[in-house]
Amino acid sequence: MKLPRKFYNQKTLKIAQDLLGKFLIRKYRGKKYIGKIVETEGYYGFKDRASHASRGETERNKIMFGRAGHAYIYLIYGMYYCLNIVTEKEKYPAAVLIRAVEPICRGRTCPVPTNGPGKLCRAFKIDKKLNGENLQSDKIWIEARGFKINKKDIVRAKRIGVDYAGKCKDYLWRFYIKGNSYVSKI
DNA sequence: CCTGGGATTTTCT
DNA sequence: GAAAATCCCAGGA
Repeated sequence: MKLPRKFYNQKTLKIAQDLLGKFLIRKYRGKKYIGKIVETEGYYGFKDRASHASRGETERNKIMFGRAGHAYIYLIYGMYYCLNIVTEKEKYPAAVLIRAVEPICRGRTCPVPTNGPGKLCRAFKIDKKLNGENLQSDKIWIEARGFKINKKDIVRAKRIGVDYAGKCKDYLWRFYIKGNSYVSKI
């Protein structure tokens, strides 16, 4: 069951936490890639210097300014894609970066490198062609499978790779499942 | 036009 | 720990 549109109509940091334990599904050329989301980060508003949106709307980041429940995908360092879930109302830039998933094959955890935002996009065949895709589509979506992560198993921490962002680098806007081996950094 | 750096990862010393 | 891979964007000449 795909998460309904209204799921994405919540505050960004709430969504970032609620996405833990949900399942990212990617269908590509007849294959289905499934991963349990184990690590996320929030990027929120005009003043978040870690966010692409802090310097205004551009051709690259315009999806972040669009409707919630869509995929924002960008190329970083010229070679890796990162997958984000757009949140908040139109014209307000915010998104949740999917930093890591636990890959599932035939109902079991399987050895696929998905412990990092660039790696999971490579493994799940996610690239710029999916930028702006509605998460109600049949190419990529997120679903719940009855899993419920216990609040005490959610760790809240500083975001990764944003040392340039002034005081924003210390915001505790990263969330991950305690003890999960696919979390990119502890 | 040129330069520098980035929401990353791998490979080297 | 440092360097390299190499696209997108901002800022300065």
